Amino acid sequence: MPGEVHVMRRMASRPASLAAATHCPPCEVRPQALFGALADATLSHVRLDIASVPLAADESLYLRGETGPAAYTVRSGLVRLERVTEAGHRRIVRLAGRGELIGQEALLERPFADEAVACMPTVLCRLPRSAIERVAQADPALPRALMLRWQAALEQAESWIADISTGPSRRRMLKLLERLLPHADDQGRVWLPRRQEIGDMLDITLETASRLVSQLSREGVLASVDGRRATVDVARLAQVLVAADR
Amino acid sequence: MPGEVHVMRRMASRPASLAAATHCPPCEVRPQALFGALADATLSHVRLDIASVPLAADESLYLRGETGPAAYTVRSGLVRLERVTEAGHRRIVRLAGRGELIGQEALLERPFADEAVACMPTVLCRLPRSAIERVAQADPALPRALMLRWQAALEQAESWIADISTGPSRRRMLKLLERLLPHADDQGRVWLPRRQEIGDMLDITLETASRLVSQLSREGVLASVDGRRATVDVARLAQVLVAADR
DNA sequence: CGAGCCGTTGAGGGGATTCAAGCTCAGTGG
DNA sequence: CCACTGAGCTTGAATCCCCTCAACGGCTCG
Repeated sequence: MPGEVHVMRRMASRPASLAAATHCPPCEVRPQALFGALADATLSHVRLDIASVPLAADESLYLRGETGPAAYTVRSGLVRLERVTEAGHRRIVRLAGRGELIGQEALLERPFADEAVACMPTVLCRLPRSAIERVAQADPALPRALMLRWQAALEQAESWIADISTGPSRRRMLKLLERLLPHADDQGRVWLPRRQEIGDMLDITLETASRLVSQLSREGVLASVDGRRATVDVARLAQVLVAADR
Repeated sequence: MPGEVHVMRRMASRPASLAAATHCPPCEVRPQALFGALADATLSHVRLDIASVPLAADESLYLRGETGPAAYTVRSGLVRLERVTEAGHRRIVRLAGRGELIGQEALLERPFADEAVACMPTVLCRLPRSAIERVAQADPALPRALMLRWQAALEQAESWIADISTGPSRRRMLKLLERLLPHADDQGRVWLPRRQEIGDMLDITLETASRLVSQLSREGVLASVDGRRATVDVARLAQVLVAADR
């Protein structure tokens, strides 16, 4: 089994250093975020103590098993949700990017199911349970918005099984690239995980991950691989994907 | 990649043949089911058109991509949630047993994310969206109950990744047995899937699944394997699990 | 500049797949 | 009645993909 967890990781000194509490309306991700569907009027007359939480790369937001008083929306960056097996192997079970909600179990007063770690410098909005409840009282549309988030998370987890965890390693890698595409930066460059992280997502060893990245670079699917950034030839990706999937 | 889908499966002529509509209170699974937490008083004065849906083994309840007007609670039996890859390989992503809620996406008017198929003769309660909405109006505790279901499904999907889809095939098989244990019948016998189904759950071939079952029988982890029923030596299972997990 | 992390590549071994044969059992029809 | 069939399961042999172990280079940082 691949993926010994051997990285000693800096932890967020919880409560993480918060930027000044802000109101929601000026937020750049509001349209996609939890409160995006709600009327401005609702939000403006509800007192919200929503804080901005910055996270360094590889910094942990919360641990599996902890209970916390807040859920989070990813404002920028990328978060991985992972757990560790009894044998000490890490497995990444989901990724959450801009606009996605994580740690929703806190709203039910249940312990976090996974550890949440920033893949890169990341900023989140902290949504305390109390704030959510207050908004829910003011606007009955919130429960539905929350359920839609839950369903989205469920669908992502299930497709992680069918895409990322199924078939030969090459297919899994290609499916992972497909999934990283939407999180590309403004120059269209996707974030390439460390080889070890790729391994923890695909359940392969870091050596196999490295060989796959090299091979895909040679084939031109990946271009200008510099460190953790790369451009993906989307057409070629689709092409080799159907070939690998047969 | 394992698991060609080659079984021509009988489909439920939808709408499936329904037993007479019943009220919830006398239901044997109500305590664990969606309406279990709600007051009897609430349920008795809300008109519910909840129907009992029987399903034969390998009969499909709904297909991926379909939209439907109802979610379902498993009253007895076992349901598998599966999808098929572009290459035509099946992958089972979740199991739902007695008391569990499936097809919740219908409550949001979203298409079903997976196909739901009965593993054995199964009975479900059909919960139309309209009924859920009426109950929600009468009892404000329902949204929370629903969210708890969503969270449970999400946690099951994520642990399916970490348990069933991670590590060597032997470990996956043992984890699968662990997960079948709670669904054992009244004589403590677990349902053993077909070898092909095991393959579709663990992403291995049916031959490998067969070898694993044979090996575990020889080792005494599985006993009295007759057809699709077997007893599991729980102590020995735990024992070989820690051994395999190292 | 040495230490540690990250990535790459090679060689060898092992676990899972592939291909194949043969078995049991239920259903079917001559 | 019994061959005939097809589905499901098992087992063997050969192949291949991925893991393991190992060595090495680039890079950052103390």
